[in-house]
Amino acid sequence: MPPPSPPSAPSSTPPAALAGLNPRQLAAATHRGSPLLIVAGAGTGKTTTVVGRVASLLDGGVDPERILLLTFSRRAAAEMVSRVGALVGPSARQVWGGTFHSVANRLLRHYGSAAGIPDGFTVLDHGDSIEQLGLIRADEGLAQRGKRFPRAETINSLYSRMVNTQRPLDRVVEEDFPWCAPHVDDLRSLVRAYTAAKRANRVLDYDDLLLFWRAMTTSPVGEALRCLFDHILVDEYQDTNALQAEIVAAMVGHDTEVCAVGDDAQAIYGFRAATPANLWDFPTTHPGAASIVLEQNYRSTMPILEVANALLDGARAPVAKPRRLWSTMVTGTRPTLLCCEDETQQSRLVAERILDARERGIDLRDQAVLFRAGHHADGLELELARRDIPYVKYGGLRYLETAHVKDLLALLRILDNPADELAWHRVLRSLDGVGPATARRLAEELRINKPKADPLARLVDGIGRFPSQAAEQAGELRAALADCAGGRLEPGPQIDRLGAFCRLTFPARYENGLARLADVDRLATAARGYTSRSRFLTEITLDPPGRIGEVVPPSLDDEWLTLSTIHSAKGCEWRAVHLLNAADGNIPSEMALGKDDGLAEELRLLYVAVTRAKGELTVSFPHRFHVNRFANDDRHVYARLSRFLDPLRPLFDELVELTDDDADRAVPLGRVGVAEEVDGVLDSLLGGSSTATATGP
DNA sequence: GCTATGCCGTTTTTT
DNA sequence: ACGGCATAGC
Repeated sequence: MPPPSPPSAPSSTPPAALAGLNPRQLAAATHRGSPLLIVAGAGTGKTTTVVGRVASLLDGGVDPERILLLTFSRRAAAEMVSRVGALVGPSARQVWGGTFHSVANRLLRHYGSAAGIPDGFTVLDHGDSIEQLGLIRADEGLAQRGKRFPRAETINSLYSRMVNTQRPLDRVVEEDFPWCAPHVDDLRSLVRAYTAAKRANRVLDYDDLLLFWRAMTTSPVGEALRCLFDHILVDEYQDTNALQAEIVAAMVGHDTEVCAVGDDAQAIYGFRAATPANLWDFPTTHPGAASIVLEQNYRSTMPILEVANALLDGARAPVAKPRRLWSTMVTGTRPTLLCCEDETQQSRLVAERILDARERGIDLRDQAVLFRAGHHADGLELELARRDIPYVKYGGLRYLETAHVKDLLALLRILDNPADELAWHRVLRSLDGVGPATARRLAEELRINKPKADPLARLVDGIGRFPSQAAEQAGELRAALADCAGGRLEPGPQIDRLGAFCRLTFPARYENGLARLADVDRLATAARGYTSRSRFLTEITLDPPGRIGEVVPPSLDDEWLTLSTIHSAKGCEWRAVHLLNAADGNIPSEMALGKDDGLAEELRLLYVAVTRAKGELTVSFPHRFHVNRFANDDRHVYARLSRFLDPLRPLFDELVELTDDDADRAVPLGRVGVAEEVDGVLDSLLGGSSTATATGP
């Protein structure tokens, strides 16, 4: 531990931002003159420390525009900037803040053209990338011949892994996608074609944003980039990947000070190629780095931290430095383990506990229900609706990924970037009688993607032979695009105008077309306040308005419960946390077991979940799971408590709502014994047996 | 070449 | 249960 250096510009009165910091936090906030690694355990005031550091930098005279704050989500950046703002005033708003992807986007738009990157590019979201790959996959005739060629989705994750881990394709295939090995040559050419298509269409996908950023650092503008910032702070460093770590290193110039903050015990984004090795290697990558460890927890009571500490004790893959969280809040409610009969009962009991906590003075706003996967809350959502408990759900199907919203966005995208072939195809195919082949012919006629062509103008001028049944739609399309082109309408009104076209296509295209039209209005509302269409498009791609529920608050009161995946809950805290489905097979997820570090990451996920709770923690698991959540039958398997929590039972108060009969049959979920499977089938055949229908509606 | 039909996997997590 | 995707008919 290095001695804390004094602030670089000491003033007689220390900045207010540093007033409440403990000695280690203060040291972290005021350290200068070398790279700095802050290892901040859960709830140890990491945000306060980072905010203090930024405030102290500003106080010491650093130009806010020369501070880069890389955070995991744009929300986190906004929160930090606003907290700094409260301490040092509005200049804080000039700090560069955002995710790696959003900062990449900004830098590429500013400096990209000097490095040979087309300006006015469009950002492809996840779904777009898959669609583009799917098109190429079909074009190259790889899908046929019955030879089980990897699906577009698989190819995308393979490619993404290659980029983000910076390993060659051969190795990625061999190590992470062995079943694709027979196709490795086809995959290589397919990825090349994908890259070429993106260039031709002037689009960048998520991975490109990072790739191009790094490429810029070694281009003629590289030195200019390194001169942009005096200080780079990277939050959640344990969740960065190899490419991102390279970018950070490449952005550090002669006079740049870099500071990384993270907690390897909370590394939960391995599936996105993140690795806590970045944190461990920081002192090597950045020679002379100081490190500071924060261990005093200000969030939770000791009974909760004991669970957290015990979880790490059992970790197979040890964290870099063994450490224990401690808190001065020694007493508190012991965590509760809620053993339920089945999912229905779990929903009911959890809802009751939520209401009970509210009776005891814990507002809904101070409570959250956390789960491994978005659909785990389905049953609870029904129960909450039945009881009129308002909630907001973070997780599940994303609004922007619904087909009809993409239809609408495609219209905006061709206005924004007429070279965007994918968007054109989507728009053309939304007309009656236009399938892949006709869309392709129309694309030819409009000269999409041909040099010096202006497909938009050609369309508006009446070029393009549409099928007769699409005549009216085509007319409306031309009129709507004509009205929206140019700068006469702002993005919001443009969407309203395009909605008139959607009114002609949605009803035929979608079962519930009318309901989907409501989303046009929602998007128009979201666009209000933007003056630039391109900015609106980019921002919602890089920072999606999240999930469906997030777009419109559930009720008029500002009192609601939070439902969230554990991943989305990172960085948040609540007085009472209810963790659902802590059954073996869910946490750890059955799918994680085969992978390197898979089990360890699942344990860290559980660690993240329990450390969100300040005062009350309820962990529940249902003993009976449905075998197939898609089927509406009573087939089920018997689950047992997560292997991570089972040894920790003495730390919990147990509420058991099971029959002994059920308890005896518990096996790990996912390793269903034949007997249990048969048992479940028999139950459903017999119907109305005591086991299969123990809990009625 | 478009659309209706049938099969298969699907949902773990997100920029 | 549903959607994506491949095959068969109009």
